[in-house]
Amino acid sequence: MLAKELNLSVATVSKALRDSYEINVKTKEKVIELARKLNYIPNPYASSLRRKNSKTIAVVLPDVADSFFSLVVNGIHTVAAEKGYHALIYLTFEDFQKEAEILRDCQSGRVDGVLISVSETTTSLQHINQVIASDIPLVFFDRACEDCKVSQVITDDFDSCYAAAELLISKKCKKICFLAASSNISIFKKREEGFKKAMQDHKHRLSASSIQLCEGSPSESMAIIRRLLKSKNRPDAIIASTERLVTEVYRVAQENKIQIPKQLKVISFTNLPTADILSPSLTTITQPAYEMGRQAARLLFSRIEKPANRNIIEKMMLPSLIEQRASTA
Amino acid sequence: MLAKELNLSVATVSKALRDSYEINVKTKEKVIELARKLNYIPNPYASSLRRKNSKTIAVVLPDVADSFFSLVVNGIHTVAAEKGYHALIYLTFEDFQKEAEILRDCQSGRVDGVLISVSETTTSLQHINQVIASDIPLVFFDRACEDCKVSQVITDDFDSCYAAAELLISKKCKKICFLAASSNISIFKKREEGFKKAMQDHKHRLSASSIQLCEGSPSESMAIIRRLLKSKNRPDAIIASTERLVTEVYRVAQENKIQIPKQLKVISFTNLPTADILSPSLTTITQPAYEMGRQAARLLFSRIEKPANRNIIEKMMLPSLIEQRASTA
DNA sequence: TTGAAAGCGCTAACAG
DNA sequence: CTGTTAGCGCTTTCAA
Repeated sequence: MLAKELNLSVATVSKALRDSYEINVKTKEKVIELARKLNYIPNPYASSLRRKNSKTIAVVLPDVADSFFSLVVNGIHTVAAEKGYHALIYLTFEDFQKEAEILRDCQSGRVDGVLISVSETTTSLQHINQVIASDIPLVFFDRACEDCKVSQVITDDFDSCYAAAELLISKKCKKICFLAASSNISIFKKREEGFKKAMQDHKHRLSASSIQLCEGSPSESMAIIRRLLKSKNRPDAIIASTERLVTEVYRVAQENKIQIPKQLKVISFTNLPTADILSPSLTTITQPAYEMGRQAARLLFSRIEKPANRNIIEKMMLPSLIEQRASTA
Repeated sequence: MLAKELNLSVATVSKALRDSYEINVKTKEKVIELARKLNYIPNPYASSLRRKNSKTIAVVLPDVADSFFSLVVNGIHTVAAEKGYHALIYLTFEDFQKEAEILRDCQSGRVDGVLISVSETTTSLQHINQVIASDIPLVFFDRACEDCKVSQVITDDFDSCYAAAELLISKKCKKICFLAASSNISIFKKREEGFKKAMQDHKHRLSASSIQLCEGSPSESMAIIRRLLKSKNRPDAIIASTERLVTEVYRVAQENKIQIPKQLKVISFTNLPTADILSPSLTTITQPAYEMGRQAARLLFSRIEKPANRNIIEKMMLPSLIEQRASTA
């Protein structure tokens, strides 16, 4: 350490810099001043190595070019910054393989904990359970795995979708279609169930085409939506279970001159900042993304900081907000 | 290292794991197998400490909840992953102070290089020059500082804005207004200059209200836009120099029943995925965000990997694309 | 082909 | 209050 020009030991300097109570005030001042003059910045990796913690967390998610996830990231970053932690963002691009590699890397000591929203192609849970087994705190946000014994922050997926369906039913829609995003993510399943339950409770028939699974590439889902909206048995309402589907519904409706909301009412889960200025403005189920990020980070830090908390499994459910706009008028 | 159950030295194991030529093939196999069985994952920080590089880069930007920046991040991540590097995302939230702290931290050995798009409130360049002085490669993307002697990847801001103005002029607009986003970021200045030049070249008068500076909070810019659109001398066309301003133009137009494009034509710099389904669809100047991320990362890695390249200053300019839609019909 | 030893920069434990 | 020593987990000579 260069700050030994003061004829002090590295230990003293180290303590002075971290404002230890056992160092003379005068000495501290001298050290701090010289450190600034020399632009000395401690190496965090050396510190990590010694202290066996990294003061950084991993945030593993499918994609950041998504209004929901990007807001979550903001929330996480905010809490992390307050806590003096770094947040390492890992993008899976919905690829299970990549996700597994990332979680593997998370066990290297690089991070003290991980926040994750799983990819759509994630089938096995082994990579996640391995992290947990390594005693590295892990918390799910939004796309959680039910079968993992860890904490999670999700929204009221069932209820909000139930309410969305009821809203459409109250508008006299007869053929409501639910666009499912993935067959193996629990929150999407819950959304689907909320939809089904509302349909049943209101004695609406569920046909084979009431639920359309739109997995895969944008062009694949586009094709499915196109087929759906051009069929003679076209639905009169759509609930999109995720943002990436709703833009395509709008495009297909536009290209086929299907009028929203007159011929087709639309509701979507989304945090698009432009929902209110779309043509027509879109009725949304808006998740409290930023807050979810904050809460997930909080849960994680409480486990990182207090190992005793690691066994307690908290399932936090935040309410989404339905904002009615022209697409369901 | 636990893999000493094989009666091998740590040195041998280390070499075997990194597939060194000086290790017996048989030994390598044994080591690798046991490593897998024991789920051994090397500690990257120990490695960093010893090798004096971190295999990670910093990405410093204002906000990730922005369609442009989030795409850039995707591009950067993709290249970083190919190169086996980690990308640490730092968010400044347009705060100069925070940006300075972050760049300070970048000199700790935590990262091998930094990619940055400066915040709107960044006035001094000292924090950036300090990074450069520490011989840590730094590359700007989009919001670059002209006065720093380093490489950058930007778009043809002057030209694209010139073209946007010409487009509006060709549509017979008489009172075109440019919404400026920041007074001290060079790309915004260039956009403004492109606008001014087009106006001059076409003999359009530039009045005091031709350029409106919309700095500060969303509500502040909203107020400015509201005042602008309600004035008796209301413009008949607007060029928004950044995405966050255009959504507000749309809202204000809507709340005041100003018809776009009939009474007001609008063009904006933006990468919003919903530009085509807005009401009305928006004419955009779209920057090649993903590609900018890729290129900036490439420039950075070439400097990280070859110190000889560090002195060469490359200014890469990528073309934006003007997509004409209903807002300028 | 393998191993012993040194050391990256820091902090914790313990003496002084 | 300050310093000495040891060692975090790895890689790199250099020697065997």
